[in-house]
Amino acid sequence: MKLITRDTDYAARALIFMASTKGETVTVSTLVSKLRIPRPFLRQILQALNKDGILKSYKGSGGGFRLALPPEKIFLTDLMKIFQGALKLNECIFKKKVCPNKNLCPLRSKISSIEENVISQLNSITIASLLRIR
Amino acid sequence: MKLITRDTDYAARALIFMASTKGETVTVSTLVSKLRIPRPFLRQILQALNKDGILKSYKGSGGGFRLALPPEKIFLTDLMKIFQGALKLNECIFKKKVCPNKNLCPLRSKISSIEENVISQLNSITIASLLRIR
DNA sequence: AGTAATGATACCATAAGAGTATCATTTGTC
DNA sequence: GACAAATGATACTCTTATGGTATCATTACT
Repeated sequence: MKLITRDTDYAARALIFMASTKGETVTVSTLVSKLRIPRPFLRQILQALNKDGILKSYKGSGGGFRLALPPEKIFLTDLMKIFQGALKLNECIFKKKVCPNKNLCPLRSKISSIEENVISQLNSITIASLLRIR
Repeated sequence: MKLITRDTDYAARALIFMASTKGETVTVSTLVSKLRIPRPFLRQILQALNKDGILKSYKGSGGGFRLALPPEKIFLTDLMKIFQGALKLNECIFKKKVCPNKNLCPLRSKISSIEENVISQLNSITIASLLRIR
């Protein structure tokens, strides 16, 4: 029952760190030593964030990564979308066929309401908000 | 991001059905034909519910399964515990070692609060409550 | 030219999820 | 007692997702 996966988690930590250094360019090496995240995995993650426009990357000597957005505009749900896809707690189990147990599925409505709740709570989390708590 | 797994789901459906027939003994065959759940999988599930005291089983010809508890006393979270283990949305990623990023983990407190919320909503769901909606 | 960085990709290992298959045991019925 | 109808126990399989590793290509500063 994993709400956030490792890559989302690592992404969040990296972004929190980068937000805390106020816009400086940071290399993977720095992040690895500060955050103790496996280097090749972290690289993949940062590249994905770059592709998605959350980070800007600079190649070559002296290069690295930098936030492309202010921390208030980076939502945890953005990261979750990138690494985990759209947030759905449970899809109906019979997708294609119309669920043959529809009238036995009051579960669905309950789950949906929980889901909405979780989403609305998640939507209040930004990198900036995580930084403040720190 | 699965809140409930297939076995929990199937278990709930089976129990809802059994609750609706008011205490009659029901065979796997009946459940299979009514609920369209793969037979061997359903058998495993019912056996687990039996072991856990949620169902009573009767072997031999004329046997089957029957609720061991009133539907108001069977909680969705009971099923989740059986099939999915204790409800935790996210464990801290570094379990043994004390998390070396503790001060970078404001995420945890947010997640915990979401988790509590989900649990309290789930705790209100019983087989009886699901039956009523139907 | 050399070196320090990221970009793109392909690969791999483990575990969990979702079942399947089979043999053993119990119990009612003829 | 034999047979059939049920569950009990258990071992196996298939697929996908997770959490990585490894490598070669490219860019850019000095």
